[in-house]
Amino acid sequence: MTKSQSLSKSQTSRSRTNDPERTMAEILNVATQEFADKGLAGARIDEIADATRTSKRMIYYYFGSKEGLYVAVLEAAYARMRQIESNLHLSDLEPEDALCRLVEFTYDHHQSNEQFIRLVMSENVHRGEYLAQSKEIQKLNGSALQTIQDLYTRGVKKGVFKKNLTPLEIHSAISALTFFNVSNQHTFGLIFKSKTPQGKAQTLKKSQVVEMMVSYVCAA
Amino acid sequence: MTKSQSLSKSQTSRSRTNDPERTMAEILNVATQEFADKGLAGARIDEIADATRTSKRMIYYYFGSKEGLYVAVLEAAYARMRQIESNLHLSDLEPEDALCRLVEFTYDHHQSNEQFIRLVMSENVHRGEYLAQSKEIQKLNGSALQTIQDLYTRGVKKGVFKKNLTPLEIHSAISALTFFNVSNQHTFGLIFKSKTPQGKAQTLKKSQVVEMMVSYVCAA
DNA sequence: TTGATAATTAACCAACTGGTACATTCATCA
DNA sequence: TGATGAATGTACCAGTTGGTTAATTATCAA
Repeated sequence: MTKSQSLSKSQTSRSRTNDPERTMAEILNVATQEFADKGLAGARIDEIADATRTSKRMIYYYFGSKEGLYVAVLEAAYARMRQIESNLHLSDLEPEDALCRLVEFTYDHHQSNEQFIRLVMSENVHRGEYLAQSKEIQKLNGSALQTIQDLYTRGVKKGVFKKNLTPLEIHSAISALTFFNVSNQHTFGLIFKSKTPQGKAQTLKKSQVVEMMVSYVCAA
Repeated sequence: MTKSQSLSKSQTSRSRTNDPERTMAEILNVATQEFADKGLAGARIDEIADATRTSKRMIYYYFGSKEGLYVAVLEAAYARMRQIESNLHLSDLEPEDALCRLVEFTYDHHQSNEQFIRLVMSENVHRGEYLAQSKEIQKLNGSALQTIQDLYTRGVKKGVFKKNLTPLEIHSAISALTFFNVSNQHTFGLIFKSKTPQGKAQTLKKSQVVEMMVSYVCAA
């Protein structure tokens, strides 16, 4: 049914449907895939267009240029990320548990969002020059740190966390330990091939990352 | 003097000097710079050639293709890396001190070799497909792990290190904590701009990374 | 000296690629 | 209903780019 429907749409009935939102969304989706896969320079506008139900013309109509599309993709990816992150409810938990929860979540999240990680890698290869063009980005800086700030303050007050750590340091450590295992899995897998189990080739298990963070943040 | 000499070489005397080694080395140097800067897809063979005292033809004469040159650059970069790493003398030190030394060295090393890090990032964007083409790479897998293996075994025997860790896990943790701070400095710097000190924008200080690794590896 | 091979130069090319001109159709509102 | 602007499709283009052809010069062993 869906097939005959789509067939009739594209073949028999020559009528065109104007649906700017769907068009934009589809371009953005396909472009996200393509840019994550091949980076900005490696991506091809023609291939993005071909994977879409619309034409290349539309990409330029809505996004102006290849770079414009790339920036839009970055913005959307970061926004999605922030959205998901904000759905954690850590304030209900004791600080130690909240920390574990946060680390585990971040680990899983990075593990299952390779696409996002690849975009971030690409953008770092470009020294962040495109992300810098986004005005939206500035807004989302605080939220992740605020979460950690709250959690950390509670832990220190309770006497279970070390003093003199900054939220940024904690966030950096968590990110580093969870990001690297995904971002560098390929070169790592090659160099230590015989040593790594197959699959996604993560060399640090979740429990180990949690353990490291706990022993880093908790008071001795 | 050097100037007039080089001038006479390139202008008055039309004689050509055949120096295959220098030609290859120069191409490799320039290409390393270009690929680290812009990645494989972003790099331009013409720009590499123009930055060289030889011509584009020579690149194809010696390296066959853009990809061939890229693989050669990767190989050389990893070889250099291995060379430097092998110059650490950790067996003279007590295991705890050797661990600290190794972490500090790796931290500094990553911090001051952004070019290498960018190449590795690029290659991971390509899912390691070019590094996989290198036969040399297989050989250098063991050395880094062997160093850690020795150090770790001594520490366990001495009773100062936890049991049941693998050298690969230790290596991964060190790499993650030191690599990420360089590789992701740009996006991190943008998102947490107001929070980071300027400069190289490393968010984890060396002492913190050492502390994390020590508390991870040392027995409680 | 010479002849064969390695190294090098310069001009050239076909395919790719981001981007555009222009015509056309849809949606909306007076 | 008709006209106006937004949305879309088609065909096309000019600059770029990896790669090559063919001719030239250095090098060195015999």
